[in-house]
Amino acid sequence: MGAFMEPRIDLYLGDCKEILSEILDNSVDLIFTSPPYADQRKKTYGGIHPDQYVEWFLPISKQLFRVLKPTGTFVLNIKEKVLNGERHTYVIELILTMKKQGWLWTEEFIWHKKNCYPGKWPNRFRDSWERLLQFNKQRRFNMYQEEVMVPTGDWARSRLKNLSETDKKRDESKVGSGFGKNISNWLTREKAYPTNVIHLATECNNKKHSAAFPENLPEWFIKLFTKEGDVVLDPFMGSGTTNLIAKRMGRGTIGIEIVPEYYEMVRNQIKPGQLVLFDDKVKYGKSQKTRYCSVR
Amino acid sequence: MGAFMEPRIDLYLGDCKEILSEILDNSVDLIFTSPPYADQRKKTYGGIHPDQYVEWFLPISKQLFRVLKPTGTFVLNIKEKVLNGERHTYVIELILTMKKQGWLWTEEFIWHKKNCYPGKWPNRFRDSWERLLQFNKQRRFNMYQEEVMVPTGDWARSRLKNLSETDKKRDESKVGSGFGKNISNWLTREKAYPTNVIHLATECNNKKHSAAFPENLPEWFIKLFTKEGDVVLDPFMGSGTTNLIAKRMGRGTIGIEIVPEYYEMVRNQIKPGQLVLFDDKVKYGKSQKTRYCSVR
DNA sequence: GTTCCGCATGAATCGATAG
DNA sequence: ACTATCGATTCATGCGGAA
Repeated sequence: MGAFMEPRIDLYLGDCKEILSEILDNSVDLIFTSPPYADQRKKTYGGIHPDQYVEWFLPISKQLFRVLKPTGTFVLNIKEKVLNGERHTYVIELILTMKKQGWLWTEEFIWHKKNCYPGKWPNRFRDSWERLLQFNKQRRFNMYQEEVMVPTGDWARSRLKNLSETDKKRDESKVGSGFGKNISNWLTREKAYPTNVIHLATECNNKKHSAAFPENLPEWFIKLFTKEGDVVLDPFMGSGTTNLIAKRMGRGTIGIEIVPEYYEMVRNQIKPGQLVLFDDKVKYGKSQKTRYCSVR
Repeated sequence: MGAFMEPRIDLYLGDCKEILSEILDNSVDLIFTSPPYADQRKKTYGGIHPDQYVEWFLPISKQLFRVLKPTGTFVLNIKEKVLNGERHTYVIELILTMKKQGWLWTEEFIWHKKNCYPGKWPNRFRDSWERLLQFNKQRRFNMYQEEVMVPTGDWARSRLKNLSETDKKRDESKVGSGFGKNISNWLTREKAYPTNVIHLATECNNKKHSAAFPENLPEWFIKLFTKEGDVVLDPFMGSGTTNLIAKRMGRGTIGIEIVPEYYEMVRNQIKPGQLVLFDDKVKYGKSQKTRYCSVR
């Protein structure tokens, strides 16, 4: 054992509203999460009615405010659903209410989903975007803009866009066969800062679990708002995309998941050999057991 | 004079809050406008402070509600500015307040500006999108979706050759309760409906006006929400892009502009030969003169 | 080994029908 | 009247097997 320490990996099974209280003040650099949308995922999460969504989320965002470092960032992936022919207002109400909690609403990124859900209706088109709301505790926060710069020139951009993720990986694994090197050449040549619109397709192929977002999405924000060794929290872990990416990128990560099956799945997937399973512990007079996994 | 009548073109010089009261109830099919952004364009509009924006806009939106036909649509192009490192909340507050006026918030389109304003800041990227808020008076409104269809993506080529078993099965559920020939319709389809993300570059032809949008933007919404002979209103006419496009597309149009230079510019540009200049008339006990142009 | 092509499936929404 | 359920509608993408 040297002086170098692997970043922490802490996975919790339970309701994040309660689990979060176990996490220290000012200990997280980035919160990236996609909470269950209103009335969605009823089978697994029970479904929150749009009219009660703000009330439901507020105690959680309060805890998130506490655990986030002053220089940290909270990125919330969310989109309001249609109810009675109208966009519901719970998301914009949430913004207003979170501001009263002390959050600064720094920015709103747009995630443009190129392959959105199909369908046709007489009064609206397909919904192909979601909000990525950026909140902070302070006006000054950590941001590493150079890490997400993109190649300039349409030829490079379209070229990269046409390569599927799989193709990129394949080509990078091939030694000296061109693509890997070429890509890095493009990157070093002329780079531009991105904008607040992110174009990504949803990965609808994972059969085992429906990942809420593609890997590129958390990866982009982890690059932008953290450096190696920083800690990334996802209080609605789900299939663990955020945590797996964070680990791969040398960041520490904390994940909380209420559904045992998802929790177990991520636990098995995330460096199984190094996991240390702590004893179950009963929480503060509540009957719910908290299972807790940690890697150091 | 034959039975055919040219669509009306009515241009007003003055404050739209007052001018609007001259326009009849339920007489407009589409309102498309880009009001002066808060605290922006101070030179031309005097600048409304973000904190007073909602209060300033509300009497106007009330009038707009009155003049809009029940089947009509109001599209509001707007984006909140950054104040003290935060996105200001006047836009989302405006949505909530307009709902109390009776407006339905049907949809939020995203206008992705491909070539957005350059610049670099330590805490944010370039802003490359704006909101296009769709409001209606009723759940049922006129929408001509076929007018804005786009060519299908390349994926269709392979798809056309052979329909997957799953898609056949999905369609058969429909076949069971109705007619099955829709499958063949689907196969020959060459166009698809768009989504609620609109990609347009910000090419501003009218450089004299400070915040003109590209012609494609009003054109798209005029196609979508009106047919020939319908009436399009822009209460913040500016350089008159919306009105010029509406006229070109065979729609009637009403424009209101408070800055005389802009008003004159549009007046000279819009079929100057046919313009009839009415006498100046003093409005309802107010000292402000209203100049009014009309073509029939 | 590379390209091509079949295939499953998405944070959906509306209107009609049923309780 | 008001809510719950169900069928119908539709497009782009990555994966995996085939050529």
